Amino acid sequence: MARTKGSVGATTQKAILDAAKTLIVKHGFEAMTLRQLAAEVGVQPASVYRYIDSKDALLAALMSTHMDALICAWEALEDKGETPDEQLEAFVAFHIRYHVERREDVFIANMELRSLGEAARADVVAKRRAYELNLWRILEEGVKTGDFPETDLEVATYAILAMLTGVCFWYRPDGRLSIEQIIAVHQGLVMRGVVSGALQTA
Amino acid sequence: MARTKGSVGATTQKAILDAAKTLIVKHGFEAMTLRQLAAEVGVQPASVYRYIDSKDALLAALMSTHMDALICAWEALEDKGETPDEQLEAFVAFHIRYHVERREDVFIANMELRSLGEAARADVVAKRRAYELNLWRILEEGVKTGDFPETDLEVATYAILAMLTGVCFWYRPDGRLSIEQIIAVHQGLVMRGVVSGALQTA
DNA sequence: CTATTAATCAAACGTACGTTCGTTTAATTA
DNA sequence: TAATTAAACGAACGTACGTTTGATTAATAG
Repeated sequence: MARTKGSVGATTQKAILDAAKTLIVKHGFEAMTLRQLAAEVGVQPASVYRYIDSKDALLAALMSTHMDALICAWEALEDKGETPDEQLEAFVAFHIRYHVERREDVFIANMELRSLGEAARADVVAKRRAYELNLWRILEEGVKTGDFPETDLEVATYAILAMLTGVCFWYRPDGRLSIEQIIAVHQGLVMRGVVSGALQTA
Repeated sequence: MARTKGSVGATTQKAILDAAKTLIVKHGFEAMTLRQLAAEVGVQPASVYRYIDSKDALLAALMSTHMDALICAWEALEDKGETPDEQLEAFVAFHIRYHVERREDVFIANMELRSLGEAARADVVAKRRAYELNLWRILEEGVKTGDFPETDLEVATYAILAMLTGVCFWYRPDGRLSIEQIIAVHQGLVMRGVVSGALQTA
């Protein structure tokens, strides 16, 4: 056999990327085999090489594409708010909404930095840093204007991001709360804090 | 060759578990090979089977042991605080301090649930739930006494845990801040919130 | 309706996998 | 010192790995 009836390159390409994400989440990148991937797509192992240069390049493409899309999605967001308060609320909503719909990409981006080559890793790390800066700058401005209390900006940035991204690890589409409700709870936690009245500094 | 001079079972056992943790973090459990593990310990692959029943059993033992130790460490903590405020501060400090010193175990516990068999997975999930309940109950009491504002207890529990555990992913022993400083910042974020004065509900 | 290009195949390369087996040497006990 | 136990060994099992090669068929263009 050779070329199959109805085969289309773009379709196979997308099927390969989708199957790869699922297999990487389930087994880890190193443990995923191209034979599994080919079987999932319904194709012979050799055929996968029409669409990827190597297993390593596949991972690099997946992660880099994810980071690019994330950064672009934030830039494309229309209402990013005016005041620091509004901006922070907008960021919380955007981050949860975007990540919860792409849990496979988020899982891979968080787990498989270890499997990237040096150049690809540097690329992804730089893009992650660029995205983090969006939140960092919001906090910085809020502290500057006095809207937010003094705190360590780096730690606060990481802490808020970890909290928001964490939703991906327990969210289920058929769960008790809708995404909008989950966003509201997190906005409350970030904006008011868990203990709004306790231990005021000023 | 056979038994080597100076070989002691307990020593080899510990070396195997330590090397396994490092290799799992670096490659993922499925991708870690027993041949790598044996080489790291300085022993033949067959020798590893004096200390483990199978590769799967090794992972189950690592994860279950970690969860047991975590639960026991919290139970053994002397000063858990009296008021909800004190209890929450104590939990934040304990959680960060304990996890930051065991980053390999934390990474494995968060990543490799997927590689556990059904029984072992249920065991670890139950223990994780038991640990989470410690924080959940503190928040519940604080809301009941009016010390904490109303919020969804489940989401708040997960959100705080994600934020605290997240420290493991960027903490470096030679970093800018000490563990005690990092704890203080997180206590501030959890207790006062990022924006203490904004959007007060009551 | 032929020529070309796109999409896939089958087969093979050397290498490595988890695990079992029976053997061999070191340390401990009697 | 002799018997026993603890701790390791080397070799092998069938299976699967990432990747390359050249052939083969389907769709498209002239």
